[in-house]
Amino acid sequence: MRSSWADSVAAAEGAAAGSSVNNGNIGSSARSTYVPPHLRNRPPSSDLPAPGSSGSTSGTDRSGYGAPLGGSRWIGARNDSSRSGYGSGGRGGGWNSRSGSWDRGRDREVNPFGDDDNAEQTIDEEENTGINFDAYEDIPVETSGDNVPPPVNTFAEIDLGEALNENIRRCKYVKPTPVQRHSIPISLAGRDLMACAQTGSGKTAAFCFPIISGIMKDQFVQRRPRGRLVFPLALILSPTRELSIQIHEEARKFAYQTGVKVVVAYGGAPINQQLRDLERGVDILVATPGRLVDLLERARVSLEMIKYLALDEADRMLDMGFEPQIRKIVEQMDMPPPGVRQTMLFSATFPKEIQRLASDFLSKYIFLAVGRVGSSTDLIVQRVEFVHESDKRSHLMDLLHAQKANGVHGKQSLTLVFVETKKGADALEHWLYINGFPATTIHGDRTQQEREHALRSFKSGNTPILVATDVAARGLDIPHVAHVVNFDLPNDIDDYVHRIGRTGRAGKTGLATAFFNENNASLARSLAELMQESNQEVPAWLSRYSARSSYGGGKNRRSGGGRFGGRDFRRDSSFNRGTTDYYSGGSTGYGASGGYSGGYGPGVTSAWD
DNA sequence: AAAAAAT
Repeated sequence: MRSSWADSVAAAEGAAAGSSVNNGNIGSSARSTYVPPHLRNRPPSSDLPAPGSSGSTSGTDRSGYGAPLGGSRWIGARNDSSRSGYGSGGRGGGWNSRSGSWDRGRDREVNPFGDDDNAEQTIDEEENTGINFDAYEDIPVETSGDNVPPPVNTFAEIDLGEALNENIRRCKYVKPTPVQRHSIPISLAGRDLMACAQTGSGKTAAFCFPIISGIMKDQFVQRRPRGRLVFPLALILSPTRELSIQIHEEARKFAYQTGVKVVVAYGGAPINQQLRDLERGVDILVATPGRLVDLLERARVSLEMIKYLALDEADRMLDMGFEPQIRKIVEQMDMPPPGVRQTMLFSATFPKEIQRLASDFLSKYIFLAVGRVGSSTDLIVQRVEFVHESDKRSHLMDLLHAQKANGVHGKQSLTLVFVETKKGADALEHWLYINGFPATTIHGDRTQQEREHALRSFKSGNTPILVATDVAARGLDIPHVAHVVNFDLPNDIDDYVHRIGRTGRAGKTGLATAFFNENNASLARSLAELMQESNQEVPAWLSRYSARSSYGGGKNRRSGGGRFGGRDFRRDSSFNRGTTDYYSGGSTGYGASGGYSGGYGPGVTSAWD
């Protein structure tokens, strides 16, 4: 259902009871002023530039029933002085029709870049040089599925729209990362996607760009709220609150001045502000599962109009702890089914069993794997040291002292210490603190306020040591983490991959040290393999350990023997024997149809095997 | 066994 401009105005008037109708729907001159009905469907008058092409009367085009724009498919962002001179100039004007007038009472959009007008140059100049692309040359890529759209080499090749291009420029993204080069064309083509790409390689943008551009381009008219029930067009789920916050912050930058509204909802924080944010209008909802379920049950959010579903850290979202909640959200509420909506799953790791679960959510999807085994491999120097349980603290102390002595030039370098338990985190933090190391901690027993404060304090270098449980293992992008210490190793090699991925991001180098002892025997083999694949020096004692502890591949063995970070489970006979022809199409690089034909079955090496 | 995620 599409709502007309008039409907929107009426709704706003009703709800806002005579208050002003805010916003650029009417052109900037009308912002925050009441517009009499007889003037409402007029094209904006004086202060908007002439539309880029003839005949486009963006004022009336907006008015409803999704009439295509006369001139450009792109509804330009609000004309704004800060956009001067970039690209082909602001054509169009005004907002696209999704941002209906029930979006009332919001002041001018806050600039998420914090660089009002032309202060850009001075911000973070030397440290925000963006991604080190040389680090990503010659990265192995595997795609499979029907008719995979070819990758692109530049953002310019992709029709993302002017406003988004401007934001990409402001983010100082010069060219797409490998995962972006491949996944964005796939998503823009409307295809479902399961993507496996290294930590720190730009996955957030990879799913945000197509969503934002799609919402702008396709002119979905957002459904007007029914009472206080709102209808987002895109849903992005993530496994931790802090990750949702981070995705929201990034997405807001990408969506700046596009008219696409991004709202975040997560637990542990007062729900009222989140409800107010939702009432102001939402196109993209970023959420953690629990709070979203709450919102759905309160009938404050409907998934009926969802066009895009993205799961970040998708394998985590579908593991034992989360799967029921995710199924509820995706399958048992009012979300459109696969094939109607577009679904994108992203993670650095993707175990085959989880791929099988995930395939329930997808329709004729493309599998994409970029890079090796999750980690940024060569960029992270991995060390493993044999440390008895009782020696861990003093050993950590030695590391920290050495680091201090080495003297870090420039920005304070940060150390992230992973432990197994929440209590252990508190205990270690306290111990570090009384020993003169400024540390803080983040884990699930702390209040949300404490968690966010800890993260800020760490990021700012105020507390350069952060002791964390796995709540911080995935997705968090913390610049200047020079060292990740696995004080307690995780039980699962994939968790190790995510943890060490907190360093060595965006093409920068990092160090990861693990304390290994007899309690970690079950991890020995997969750890040794992972390190070998990443060209790391594997200590002889670890190799001996792994030889000893291996009887045929336990739970931690990567199926297929590890190596390359992801393989499409549809190509693995043990996962689809005799059943559905999951993998029926052609594939890039693998030619023939039908399973893993062409000699690329398990055990056969290819360039990146 | 642990961690995370709603109140």
